[in-house]
Amino acid sequence: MSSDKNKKAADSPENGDSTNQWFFELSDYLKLNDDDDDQWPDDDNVPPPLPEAEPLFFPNTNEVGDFGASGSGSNHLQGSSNAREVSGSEKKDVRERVAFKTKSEVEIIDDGYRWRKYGKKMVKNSPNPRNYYRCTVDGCRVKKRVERDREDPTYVITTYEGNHTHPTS
DNA sequence: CGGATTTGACCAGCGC
DNA sequence: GCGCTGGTCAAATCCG
Repeated sequence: MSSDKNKKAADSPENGDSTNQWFFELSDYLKLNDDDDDQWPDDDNVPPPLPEAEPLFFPNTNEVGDFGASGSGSNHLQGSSNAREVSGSEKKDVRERVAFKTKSEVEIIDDGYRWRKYGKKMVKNSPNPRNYYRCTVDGCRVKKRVERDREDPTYVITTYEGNHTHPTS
């Protein structure tokens, strides 16, 4: 129990560079995106996932596809981009949804933005709770969902919903 | 003092 | 029609 709290000391993204290299890669990628291209373009364009990551499709039913089954060691980090699809013909709220699977011991991944936790829920498909974060910037309605992998607690699945309309600052 | 975090309760949508 | 799950909001609390 005592060590449980100590682990928090290393919840800094920059700290986990020795073990969480994949995680670090994600952070680096986000930072590059912000520094090289100010930020994600308009909502018309979806932030391209990792160049090496393959956009996976979310079955939209429950599990995250082959995320957990891909524990072969080849794909450490994967991203999924999927806009809200409506069975009808038109969609009003075409909020882009991007999901990333990162290997990290902590769920607090610093991507350059400030997030405020606004809810926690226990999902049935996962023995771990799901955390809901929201951008603290006024005017930015970007939401983030963070949950641990069901079969690989060492993996964290982060789902971004929406696009930031402001610099990381 | 301000901001962030926490937990619980409420609501909405969907399935059966 | 009822039950269940997921998602969001609000109030209270704690930390810096």
